[in-house]
Amino acid sequence: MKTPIKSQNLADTIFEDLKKKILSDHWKAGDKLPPERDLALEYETNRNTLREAIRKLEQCHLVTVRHGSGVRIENFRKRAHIELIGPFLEHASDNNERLAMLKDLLITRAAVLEMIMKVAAERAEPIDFDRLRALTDQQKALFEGGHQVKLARGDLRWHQALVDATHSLTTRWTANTFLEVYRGFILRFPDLWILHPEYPGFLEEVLGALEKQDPQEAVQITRDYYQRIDAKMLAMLEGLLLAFEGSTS
Amino acid sequence: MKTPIKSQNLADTIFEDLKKKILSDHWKAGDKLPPERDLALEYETNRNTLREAIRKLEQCHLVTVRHGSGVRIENFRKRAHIELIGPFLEHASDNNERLAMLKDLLITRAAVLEMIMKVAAERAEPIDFDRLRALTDQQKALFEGGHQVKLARGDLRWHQALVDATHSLTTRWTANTFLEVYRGFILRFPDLWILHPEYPGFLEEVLGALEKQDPQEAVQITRDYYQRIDAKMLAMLEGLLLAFEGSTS
DNA sequence: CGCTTTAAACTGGTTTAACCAATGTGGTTG
DNA sequence: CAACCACATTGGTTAAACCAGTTTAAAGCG
Repeated sequence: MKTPIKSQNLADTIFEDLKKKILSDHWKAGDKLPPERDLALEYETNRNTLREAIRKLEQCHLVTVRHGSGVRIENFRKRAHIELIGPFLEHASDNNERLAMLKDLLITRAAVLEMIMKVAAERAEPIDFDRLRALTDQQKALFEGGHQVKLARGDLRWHQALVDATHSLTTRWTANTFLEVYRGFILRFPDLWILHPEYPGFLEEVLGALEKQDPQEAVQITRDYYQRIDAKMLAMLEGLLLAFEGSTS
Repeated sequence: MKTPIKSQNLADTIFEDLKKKILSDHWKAGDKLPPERDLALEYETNRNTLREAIRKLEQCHLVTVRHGSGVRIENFRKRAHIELIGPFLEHASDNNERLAMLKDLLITRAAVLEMIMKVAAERAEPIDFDRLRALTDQQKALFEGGHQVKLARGDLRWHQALVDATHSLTTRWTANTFLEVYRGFILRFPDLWILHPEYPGFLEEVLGALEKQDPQEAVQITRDYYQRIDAKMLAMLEGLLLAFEGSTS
């Protein structure tokens, strides 16, 4: 992968690098990281800056720090949390593992989206419909024109509007986690974000169900749509893996 | 809340305290945190240690650090991710907001659990059934004896075994995020973790569906069970809020 | 007067160099 | 052999600078 997007300062750069090394199995679970003093030398910096990086690793359950003992690599395959899905997809060394994660991510995505759709249908207010209507129309127009990048960004906004329509912190925060992975994809591979011909129809249908405040129908439409396109999505993602392959290491 | 469980070192303690202050709206979104030098004085420490705490805040999207400008409080209500649900439930100053989040968390929990149940039914292997069978029997025995604390821990292990049965990193990492919130509850309020009389029957039924490798039935049993008990769970959670109320601030 | 420029103050980023405290190791001792 | 102890290792904390962006306000200019 290239363009880590963030990483301005040294500590962040080191954090990203160590995260990459851990997620790509540069060390085994239980291995000790080199002492802070050595790592600082290795990264040509000082202990304080390096420690800031280690604190971030600790924060996302990638290492465990023990005073007097050292910094140990966590078994992230068991202990990691959902927010590491994106970084792992980016840095994993085993492509089969990556593909499996991607496949299950589609399943999880669909489940969460159905839940959000249901809540949105129950709680959406007129202003939410207006926003979704505007974005739906915009997406349909962009789809005709075939503007991949704008479509991708628009789809992000559409989902954001859907989440806003739930008027729920829980669903918003849950969605944020998944949308970050999604955003990572479309920003890195805007050309590979290929839409199914059913896309505009789906938006229109599901918006209709939302406007009728019919949660059952909204969920059913969503489930049907994603069941139909996930197979194609998966094939596309296998293509994505080649791009990952080419840019990693 | 008491017993933050972790927090050994100063940086962690400061991190937890600042996190609490932010999540309890001690500052508004967009406000500037005091300069590092001032904060260090306030916490009677030095800039380096304090910066480690700030790095952790940055890592979980609670603040944005800009070189030369300062540290700004993020609008976590819009930007936070799922892993902040636990801390927010713990520290939120508005009880209505907390209850709304809790309510939607039940909905989300059920949706994710249904998804996991489906995948587990499709992929579980004999060894997974053995483990679930053993834990189910253990839970049934504990239920008869009314051992609240052991039941709670056993339920955590049961869910962990279920997740393991999916043989999926995606579902495991997703579940870890939710299970951490769950674990926080039962560890803080072991006595309030009240089980519905249907609990043993549910375990038995759903295990039967899993063993038949019948995803549809497993999902249906799960959905029915949680729809039935979520109302009672919500009432219980309102009771929990009193405990939160008493221990917060 | 109002705009631009510029210098100073402010704030985070980085570095250095100690010393404290928990842990682990290996040798000594009973 | 086991218990103990001294030392090396490693993370935790502190202090005091200096560097590098940002902001502010004064100074200068048109």
